[in-house]
Amino acid sequence: MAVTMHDVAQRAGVSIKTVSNVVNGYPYIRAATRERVQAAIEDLGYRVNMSARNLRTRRTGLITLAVPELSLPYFAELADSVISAADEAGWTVLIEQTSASRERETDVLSGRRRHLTDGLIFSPLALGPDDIGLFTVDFPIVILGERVFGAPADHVTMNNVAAAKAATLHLASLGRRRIALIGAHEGEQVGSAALRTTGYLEGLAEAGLPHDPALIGEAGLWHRSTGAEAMRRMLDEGVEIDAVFALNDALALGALHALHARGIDVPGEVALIGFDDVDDAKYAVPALSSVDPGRAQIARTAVELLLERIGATGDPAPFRRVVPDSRIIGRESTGDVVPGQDSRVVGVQPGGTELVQATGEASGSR
Amino acid sequence: MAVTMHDVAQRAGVSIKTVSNVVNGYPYIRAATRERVQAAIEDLGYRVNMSARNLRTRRTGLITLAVPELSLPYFAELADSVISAADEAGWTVLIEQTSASRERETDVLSGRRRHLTDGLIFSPLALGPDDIGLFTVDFPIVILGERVFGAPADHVTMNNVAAAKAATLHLASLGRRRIALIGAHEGEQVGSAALRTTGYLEGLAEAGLPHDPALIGEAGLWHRSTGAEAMRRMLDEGVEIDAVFALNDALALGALHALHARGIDVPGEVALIGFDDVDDAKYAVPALSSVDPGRAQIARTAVELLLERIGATGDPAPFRRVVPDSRIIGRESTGDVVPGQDSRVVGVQPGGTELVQATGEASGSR
DNA sequence: CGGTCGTTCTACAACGTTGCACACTAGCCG
DNA sequence: CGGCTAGTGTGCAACGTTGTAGAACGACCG
Repeated sequence: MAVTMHDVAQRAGVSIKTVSNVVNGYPYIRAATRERVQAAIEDLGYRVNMSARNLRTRRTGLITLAVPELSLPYFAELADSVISAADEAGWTVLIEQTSASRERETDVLSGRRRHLTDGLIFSPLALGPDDIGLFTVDFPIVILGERVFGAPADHVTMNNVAAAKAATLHLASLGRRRIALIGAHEGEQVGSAALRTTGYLEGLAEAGLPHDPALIGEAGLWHRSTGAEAMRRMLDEGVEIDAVFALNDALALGALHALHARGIDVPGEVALIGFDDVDDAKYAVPALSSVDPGRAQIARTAVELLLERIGATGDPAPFRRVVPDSRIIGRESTGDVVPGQDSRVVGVQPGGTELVQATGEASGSR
Repeated sequence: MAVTMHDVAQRAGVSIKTVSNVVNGYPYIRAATRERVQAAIEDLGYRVNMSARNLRTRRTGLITLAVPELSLPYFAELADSVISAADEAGWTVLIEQTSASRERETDVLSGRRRHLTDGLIFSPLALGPDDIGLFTVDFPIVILGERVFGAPADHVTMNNVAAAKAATLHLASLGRRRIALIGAHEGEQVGSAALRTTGYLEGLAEAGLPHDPALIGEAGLWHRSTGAEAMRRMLDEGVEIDAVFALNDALALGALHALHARGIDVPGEVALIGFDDVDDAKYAVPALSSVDPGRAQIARTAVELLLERIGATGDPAPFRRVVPDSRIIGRESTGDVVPGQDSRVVGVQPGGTELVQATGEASGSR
């Protein structure tokens, strides 16, 4: 049915192995032979059978990207960047949606698709530090985000604490004194929520502002709807505020919606800043200030680290923890630009790379 | 290295083939044997080697979804829906980003990943009716969108003309007389732009409104930025308008941004409606009215049609063209709801299925 | 002139799985 | 009691590719 190397070999009058050598760019082939083979390939419309090659080479050329949901713009843009980065290196990405469910996240590590790809870039949302054991698998993993430290894997993360602190300080520098936070996870020890909240508290302290628990708005899932709800709740309770730091842009856009519904002017009465700097932020009304955590760099780095591991032979290199630079992007919602102007970088937090012991303990200071 | 069926067979004291039979749910196996095999699988942590299975069965269990860009919310949400639908049926989706480039769209049909998946769901943006020839390939395709009719493939599309007409009439029913259109592609004969523009013109005619070319705003790419530009251009030219029909939501959100920047009240001075009903629309300020083209149903239908074709043997069934129901969703930007209220369905356009001759001609009326 | 080296091509045996054909048992029917 | 069927399990031969080893040839060196 389908054309195989055998057919090509026959037509070109060479052995199967020579066709294979041509296809794989083996150098010791006479130009004339190579041309004959290539012509035969053209004529017959031959394509390599990936399944056979994969079986033989024990490689699939696929990597998995596991994210909670593509309909969340942050993850959609992340996926876009990861796919592009992988593509440049000749690799193909398979996306797995976990819906932030424990079961599906566990499946990603051990499920049926496990043998389909050569490596995994994983952004967990349900698994936590107690699940580190699950990460001991026989294929390379790069972990994104802040939930699972100490796993035997490379890690690409964000400048959460520093960036959140900078965002809070930025609001304070605008003269705001009652800075609300939206998106907190009460009692959580790990994860973006905890880290960004820490940064917020550090920022308040440094600005000499008191910490008022009434200013902390919970929101389990970081969706627009929960952001709007949290904002509404706070307004209903009559909490006095003049600024909001939303822990991601979806929350911020939801909060913006709620503020608008109450007729509260942004940034006049309340300044607002989000986190992630998704494409939406730029086109919100008013344009949303945000923290750019270096998404493109995260994607590129994650792919690089993963491919490096996949290609590595022998002695396992120490695991790395990479943090890209982050930036505070000022737009209309904090009054940093006038309507019509685009944006202004009002702060940069430098990132870096640190090595982690094989045991999982960080060697750097933190 | 990795555990194979051979290891499992040895441990369970059965033949390799019996292990295979257990794994594949072959019924004629004694319960005791099945349990022994399953225990061995557990113990050894055995996983089927997909490459070997794929080679042997000539199936990969993968389908490709080719879209322009995941960072466009419409396609991100579409991908989400397609992945979920495929997952329910036990299939895995591989996403290919074409960036709307001719070369990459051609690659999708004939490139190196062609042998990696069993079928393709393809949303072309660069290829057109002249490229129908490229679609004659030896694997099943389901085409999404409006660019390529008549190709030898199933087709899932939208109620473009009827829905655009309904959207225009809705604006007219609100008393608007100067209804602008944003996102036109001048001279284009096929594609969503042309169809939706046709619907717009039909709507104007039915409402008894004159057609003023100054009200037509061009926008090549349907991004937020181009929507904002087109809107700005129109405002700069001093065109008088009291409503805008944007050909998709990204354009609408961009236009909204431009209107806001000029201090123009929506919906007070200008009513605005988009197309696609992406999640963003709901949380825009003001919440954006839109046309819901039935995205979830499109995704589900596309996967169903594709898997049906993949599973089909022998005589090729006639190709189908499926159009889901579409709905006009009224929100704040057309004043259909008061701030705080969610949305209101202000119109439904029924879809349907028609069969297409093998030659590619539609058998239904159109 | 024998030996060594670089170049060009090939034969063979896997990779791990499943389709096919078949062996064997037990029960049942006529 | 012979033959049939349903139930249960096995052996063999692919699927299409590539890694390994090596054959054949000429050039070059000492």
